[in-house]
Amino acid sequence: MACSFKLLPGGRQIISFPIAGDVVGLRSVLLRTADHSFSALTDAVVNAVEGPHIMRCVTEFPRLGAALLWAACRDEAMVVEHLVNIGRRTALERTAHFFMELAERLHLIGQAAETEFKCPLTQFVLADALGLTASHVNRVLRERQLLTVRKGSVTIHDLAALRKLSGFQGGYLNARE
Amino acid sequence: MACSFKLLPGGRQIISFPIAGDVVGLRSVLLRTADHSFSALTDAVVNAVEGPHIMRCVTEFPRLGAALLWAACRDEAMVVEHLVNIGRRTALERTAHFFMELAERLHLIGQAAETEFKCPLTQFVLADALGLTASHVNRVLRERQLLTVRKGSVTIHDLAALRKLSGFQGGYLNARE
DNA sequence: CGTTCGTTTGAGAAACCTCAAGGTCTGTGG
DNA sequence: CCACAGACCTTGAGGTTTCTCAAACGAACG
Repeated sequence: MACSFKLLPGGRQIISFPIAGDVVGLRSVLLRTADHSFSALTDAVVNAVEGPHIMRCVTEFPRLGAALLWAACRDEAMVVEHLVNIGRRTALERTAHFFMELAERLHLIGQAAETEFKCPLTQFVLADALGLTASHVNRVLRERQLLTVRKGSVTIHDLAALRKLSGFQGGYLNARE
Repeated sequence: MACSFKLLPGGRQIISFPIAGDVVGLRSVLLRTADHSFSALTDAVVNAVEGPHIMRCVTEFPRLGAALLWAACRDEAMVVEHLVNIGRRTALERTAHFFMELAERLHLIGQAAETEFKCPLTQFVLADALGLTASHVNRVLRERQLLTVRKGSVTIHDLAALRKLSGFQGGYLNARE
């Protein structure tokens, strides 16, 4: 597990949390910019692909291009959801939605049970992702005890409440084909 | 000019403002979801392309696929910037950044002068985009008189101040090649 | 000339932040 | 085994930003 983020004078904003199997940094290659950074949260195996190499793949192997295009769209959909989350949801709903999405994504790659999964998030990292401060994340997490983040794993105590609170619609995550 | 948005119980969040030449709805086609909506802000000419048609284009005309991939990445970069904007900037910086980006985009398609351009944004629309309320947008706009939004056009009064305030880095917008 | 849409302004409330202190856990070196 | 340091969590008090609700105002339009 890793995270991608942008650094600003006022702090950093975490954009996304790439997990096993995710494509990372495609934007930087195609746009030839380096306006964001990555940081690993666990040990990670990264498979590097050269920039020009990618472009050749896309033009020579169209189906690979289509797959990349699909991956890019899925990525964008996640960022959009993240945007909506920060823009229009309260701290509580926001946190709930974040964990619903993360749980679903980890579940899709077989790394999460229904109500529990491993992930090394601290409240500081959560704050940077959710556009909040660590103290406030803390208060939100304890206010209702919907879930616990401890020792590198998350336990959901009331899945139904969490789902209702977050308004989570995970349609954008699946490769339905 | 148009806008894409998501509807939530607590209001709507505007995701982006497509302008002339932009590809729109690619995500919906590839992901087979319809989790957001579009709304035109001016008269608009829209060129419809069937979903399956697109997939054929990508696989049969690889260079077209590459172009679409590039467009998707640029789109994502804009959403990311929007996310950072809402997550980590104050209302004032946020507003400044929004207008810097919009001006730059319109400039790239020849529809904006240095300090003035046409666009039909109301304070309600701005609020929905910036994750604020209309009243607050109003107060922010008048607090310092950095720019005026009136009768369908925007006039920037102090470009230098606006640029400094926003921390705008437009590298992700250009097709540098 | 009234209606509608958008802007402007105010007062009070809520959400969230800042700063600061103390607590708990875990690994590490003695 | 113990003491300690570092990372993280928890809690409090007070402040700021932003929201909510409400009302008045102006301009475009039929």
